[in-house]
Amino acid sequence: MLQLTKRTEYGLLALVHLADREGAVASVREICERYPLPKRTLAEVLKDLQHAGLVESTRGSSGGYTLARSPLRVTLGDVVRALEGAPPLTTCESPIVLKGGGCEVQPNCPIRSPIQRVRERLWQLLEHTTLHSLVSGAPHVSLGALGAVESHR
Amino acid sequence: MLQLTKRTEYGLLALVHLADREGAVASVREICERYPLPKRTLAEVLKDLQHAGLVESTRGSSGGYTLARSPLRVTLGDVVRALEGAPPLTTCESPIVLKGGGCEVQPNCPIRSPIQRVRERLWQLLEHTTLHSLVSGAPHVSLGALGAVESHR
DNA sequence: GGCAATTAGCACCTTTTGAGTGCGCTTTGG
DNA sequence: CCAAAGCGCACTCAAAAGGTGCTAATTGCC
Ligand code: SF4
Ligand code: SF4
Repeated sequence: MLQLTKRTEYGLLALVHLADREGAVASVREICERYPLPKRTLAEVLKDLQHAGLVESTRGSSGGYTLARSPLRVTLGDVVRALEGAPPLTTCESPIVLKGGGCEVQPNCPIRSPIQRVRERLWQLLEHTTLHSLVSGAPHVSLGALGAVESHR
Repeated sequence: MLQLTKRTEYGLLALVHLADREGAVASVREICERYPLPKRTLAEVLKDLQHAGLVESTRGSSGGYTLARSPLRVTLGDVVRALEGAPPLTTCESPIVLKGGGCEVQPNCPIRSPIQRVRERLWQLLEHTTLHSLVSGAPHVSLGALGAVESHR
């Protein structure tokens, strides 16, 4: 399905919150006070984001999370990659489905390569949506990028 | 998850097959002989495509399906819409989740509107990928899309 | 007319995936 | 020492997707 998971949504909300209080640590509890999210699940998400290097954590009594990079250098793509893995789009490129030896159609699949291209475009779209463009709602997606790709053909 | 369903994949394969034999009817059996797909499921998919007006069906002994429109006028977006419904991206815009009264964060959700924009871009990406661009693998995605809109449609 | 092939419709079961929670451990400031 | 916070793992529960059974309805062909 073409839909972000709730985990990704939670992660984005958390990141936005962190972006607001620049530098200051924010605990899971604090975020949950602002947005009514399931505390534990959000904690899992933050942990994954920490693993991916998007946030830094401080443990202990007055601990919490802070952004690891500037909101300008955190993209939707980063978040999705951290929380869902790279979007496969097609089932064949999914790292999981390689169990059964992959898709049987693959040898003569007419749609594989074209869909691959669509996938790349989608990926670019995500990669060029910065966290900053989310907080400062205005300047939306920053898509000079996608235009550029088109022109060099 | 950011992934097309298998149903969509099956649908695309079927449509490509139909595009090859221009005008000639192709039965489910015939398609399954070319690609090793579960016959019954593919039948369901074709039926849905028929409902959406993407293909026309002829019943009876030598029946089957034909394309309802030129491959130039069938887009990936059409197929996805027919087989998965419009991509919600966010859980709030999903037609289903409106059961529980919607998202509780919504009143002061900082990411809703920005993600909405991303969703629109994604939708455009799908809408401007024609079936023709899939069969004649070459001219990839026809992405004047995101800037200048293509002539067809 | 009868038969075989094919689509139509609906309901059901199975598998997979995602969401959420239990529980104990570790760290750290007061 | 203690309370508050993050860490790690594994587990349950619910929803979605994938797939199948069965029974019509239609139509070409013998
Ligand atoms: S090879 Fe083709 S049919 Fe098989 S999973 Fe990839 S895109 Fe789909
Ligand atoms: S309102 Fe915001 S948090 Fe709630 S579902 Fe929509 S995007 Fe997600």
